[in-house]
Amino acid sequence: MTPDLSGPVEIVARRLLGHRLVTEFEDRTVVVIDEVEAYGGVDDPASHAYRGPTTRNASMFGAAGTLYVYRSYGIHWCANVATGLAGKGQAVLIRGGRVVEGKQTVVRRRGRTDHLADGPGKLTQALGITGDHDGTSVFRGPVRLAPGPAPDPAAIRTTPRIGITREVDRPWRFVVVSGQ
DNA sequence: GTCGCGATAGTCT
DNA sequence: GACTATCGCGACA
Repeated sequence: MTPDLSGPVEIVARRLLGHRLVTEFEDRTVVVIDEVEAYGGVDDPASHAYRGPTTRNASMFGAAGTLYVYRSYGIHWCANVATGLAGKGQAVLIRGGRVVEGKQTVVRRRGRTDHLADGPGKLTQALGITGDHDGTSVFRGPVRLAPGPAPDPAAIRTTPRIGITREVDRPWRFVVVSGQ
């Protein structure tokens, strides 16, 4: 079973909620995705792909399922999954999730026992994702995307994207408000 | 719980 | 030379 990454990027983003992101480096670590954002191509001023392909964003223009990892604020890594047709530059930013396997390993990587993966930089650290994994396939590579139970649609909130300065009103952030 | 702020370095103008 | 698709901490409440 492979994830379905076809269709408009904002639809794919919402669909990825409940999917799992898996790495198996020192230990198997698994996160259930509960926060994502959609980024478009040359028609989305907030997207890294807006000005066309560059060395950094090349993976965004890859085939659906290509992992795009970039450094944020010079410090953190952020992970995206390219969607749609190659050349479009569309991708879904994986912003957050909850750890369901390998928690002990994640705690060691994060250096703390709370807030393990509730942010894009924290999530990559939790799973051990770095720029080395940029351009790999989430179907066959070291960082895997696997389908999981879809969340209750009533628990999904749609909001504007976080931390951007352009196109700030486009409602392309999707969050699962689980439990609380 | 919220708010403000500094760190930090690659990428692009 | 400016600008980030962020985080953790400390100060308050």
